[in-house]
Formats: sequence, structure tokens, C-alpha cells
Amino acid sequence: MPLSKKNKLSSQTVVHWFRVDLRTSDNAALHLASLKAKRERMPLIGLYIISAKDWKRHDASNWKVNFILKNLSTLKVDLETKFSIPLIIKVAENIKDVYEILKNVVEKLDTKYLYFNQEYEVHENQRDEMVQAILDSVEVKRIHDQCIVMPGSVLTQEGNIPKVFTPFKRSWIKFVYQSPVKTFPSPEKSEVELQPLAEDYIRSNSTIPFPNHDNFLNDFVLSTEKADFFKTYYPIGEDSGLARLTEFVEKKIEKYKVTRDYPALEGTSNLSPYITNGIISSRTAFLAAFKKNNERLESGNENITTWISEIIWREFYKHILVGYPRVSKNKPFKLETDNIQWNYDEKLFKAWCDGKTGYPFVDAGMRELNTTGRMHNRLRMVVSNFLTKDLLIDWRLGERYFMQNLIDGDLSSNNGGWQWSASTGTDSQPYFRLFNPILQSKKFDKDGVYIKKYVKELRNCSGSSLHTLTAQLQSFGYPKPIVDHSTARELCLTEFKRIYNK
DNA sequence: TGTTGCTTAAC
DNA sequence: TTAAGCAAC
Repeated sequence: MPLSKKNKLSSQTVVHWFRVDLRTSDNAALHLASLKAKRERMPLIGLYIISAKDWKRHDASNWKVNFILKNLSTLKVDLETKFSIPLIIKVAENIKDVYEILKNVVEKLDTKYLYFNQEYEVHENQRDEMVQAILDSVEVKRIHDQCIVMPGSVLTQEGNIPKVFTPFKRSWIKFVYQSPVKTFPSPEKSEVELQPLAEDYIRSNSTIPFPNHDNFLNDFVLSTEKADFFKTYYPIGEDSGLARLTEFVEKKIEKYKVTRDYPALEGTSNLSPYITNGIISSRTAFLAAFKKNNERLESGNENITTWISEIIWREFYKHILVGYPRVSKNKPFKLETDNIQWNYDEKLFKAWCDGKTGYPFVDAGMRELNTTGRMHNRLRMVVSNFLTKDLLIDWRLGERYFMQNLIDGDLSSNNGGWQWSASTGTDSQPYFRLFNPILQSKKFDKDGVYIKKYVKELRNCSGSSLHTLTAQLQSFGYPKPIVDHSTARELCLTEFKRIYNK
């Protein structure tokens, strides 16, 4: 028997809206929501809103969407079995539907408190401000969680967000020593009974859709080949992410500085899909390394501090996004670099996308991306440099292509990385960022192990020939170089000199 | 988280 | 002829 004929329930609830935080451990807003629910003797309910149009708008890749949805289903089970927290799944057909959905949810569940972790991108921020404005009967709690140090905490003496990495890093380290980083405990097991109507509502909104050719997620279907790779390479769930972290810290981090640049060695952590999509928290990742280094940031093991530096780069670019939002509005950080006459040649761009530039190291990187949804960090620098400097193609095209194909695509890091390569970003002169793609492969893939893994037609080519661009490579069916590096280099330097009147 | 070109030294 | 060191871009 229902308690009442009205839709409204007598018992109020706390809702945690999951977004880019698909985990139960070290989740700031979820933890606080759980405390609130306990104190107020209310049930805690989880919510996730699927918005395919938002994914499209932000160029989310098939890999990323599948990764999110699979992790969502593991999260749902974890929440229910370990913490007695139900998870409601809603689908927003249009971007604006999110407001109606939230109104509906808070009404059906008689929600008193709505918690979520803050997102720093411009659209997401606007949405969240709107949510706070329209849900006037609800206490909306927007919590900082996404990075270790809240954007705006690290400032120059003049009160600005530092524009250069090294001073930022120094201040960041000082801040972390002064305010030690702590993880947030997992939520309490919910003891409060749900009202029958709420239970009905939850039960009828609990299906997670997966991409298939006949549903609204058909744009995100992975080919059979990719789906197979996905299963072995991206294990699902926060336990898998945490296990990957533990293994890295135990076995690899103390060699990180010496191995990370050689893609054939797989010396990197491969944690970015988990951190970017919120499957594990950056705090937890940082603390594991920090403890391994006996809580030191500037001394101890250089391999560990180098890895921690990479986490600080992530923090840096989040700060830049918040402090200088133009970078997410199609504008370069250095505005004057918009005077560069970028090339928009479609054939050249397509050759780059397809990994058919005729430069084996570049092509290996692009083919790794196209077949696996990831790319080794060294190659990200090499291919982005090749597109923006050798081809002089607009960095925004490359940035977009990366987002559309990476499993770990993150607006701030991706944008920061691309602008770093294109010399339109936060620091340094163009000539500091001009790579020689042949020299890079000689240095970092001497025996061609990485190249041969992805550029299959060159698998019988001798190691040293891979680093020359002789006609021999074409005899294997490999494309001719689409550009001459030293000519391209001169053209690029000339163009940068032109805009700086030098 | 770079490259080139020049100088000098050592075969 | 090659390697190492260093300034300049």
C-alpha cells in the first residue's frame, strides 16, 4: 500500500549527482553527502544523467563513452551492495533537459540536499550555476574535488594565477606542505529505509543503456576489434584503477624518469583513463607516490618526483582553464599567436590523422591512437609538434582530433598540451618546441620496436633504416614523406618571426 | 620534456 | 671522422 496518493514522499532525501567522479572512495561530495544523510537520518541516493548530446558537443570519443558507461554499471553494483546506496540513471535527450530531469528527481524523491563535485569547464560551470538557481527548494552543495589543490589557491604575489609552470609548481608544493592532502573516506552504509514510492521511482529509472546500432548511443559503438582491445586493456571499476596505481607505484615508479620516454618500454602509469574519468581520484594517486617518496616533493627519488610533476602539470592546466577561460573558447593563451597563418590543407591533415605522413615515428603514434584510444606521452609531443610545426596546421584541429579519439581526453590537459606544442600556450619561444621527428625516433625508439608494432608494413625493415627517409621505406608499401622537415622547420620559424616582427 | 651549427679535441 | 660542449635560434 502506498503511503500517500500524492507523488510527494513524506521522508526527505539526500542526492549525490555523479558526473566525472564514478567512484565511491576519495570522493569529496559523496563523502559529505553521506555525512549529511547520516546526521539528518535521510536516505542517500545516487544519480547519473546520460547526455549523449553533451558528449558529442565535447567531442567525447567512443572509447571514453564506453569506458564511462561500463564503469557506471560497476559503480552501480558497488554502491548498492557495499553501501546500500541506490543509483538512478536518467537520460537527457537534449542538453537543456538536464534541468527538467533534476526538478523531476528532487520532486519524486523529496530531496532536501543535492551534492555534486564541481566541474571547471565553462559550459559545465554555467549549467551548475543554473541548477543552483532553479532548484530553490533544495540546498545545492557544489564541492571542490577534481584536483588536489583548488584552482585559485595557488596565486602569484599580485594575486593572479601563475602563467608559467615552474613558479606554479613551486607555489603548489609550498601550498601542499602547508595544507596536507587528505583523502575522503568512503560513504557510510545507508541504514535509512526508502519510502515505497521512492523505491518504485528508483526501480523504474535504473537501466544503463549501452551503445548499439539501434539506440540513441549509436554514434559511440566500438568496432568488434576495438571492443576486444578495450576488454583486455581497460579493466573496469575503481578497484581495477586502484590496482593499476598500486602496481605502478610498487614496480615502475622508481624507474619512471629513465623509462618514460621510450614508448616500447611502457614505463608510464597508464592511469589517465581512470583519473580523467574520475574512476580514481588524483589525490589518491598523488598520495600513493608521495608516501612512496617518504612524503617528500623536492628531494628523495627523482623518478617519483618526476611522476608527481606530471600530476602537477594536470593541476597547472586546470588552474589555467579557470584563470584564463579563453583557452576553452577556441582562443590561444597567447592571443598574438592567432595572427599565425595556419594551414588548413585537408589532404595533409588527413594524412596526419591516418598515420600516413611518411615519418615512421609520427605515423606509429597516430596509428596507436586510432587503434587503441591511447597514445604514449612521448608520441603526443611528437605528433602534435609535427602537425603544428612541420605542417603548420592549426593546433585546434589536432586538439579536436585527440578529443575525438582518446579514452583519456580531458579539456584542460589536452588543450594545455596542444598549446604547449604549438607555442601558443603558457610559456616559451617557438624554437624551444621544434622537434625533429627523425631525431626523436633515433633517440626514443632506436630499434624501432614501437614503430613496428603500429606501422605493420615496416615490420621487416631493418631498425636503422626506420630512421632514414630513403626510398627503401616505400618498397615496403610505406608512404613517401608528405613534407621535408628542414624546409618545413624554416617556414615555421619564419612565420613565428613574422608575427613577432623579428 | 628541443635542434642546429660551430668549435675543439680525440682518434 | 666522430664526439662532446656550448651558444644561438
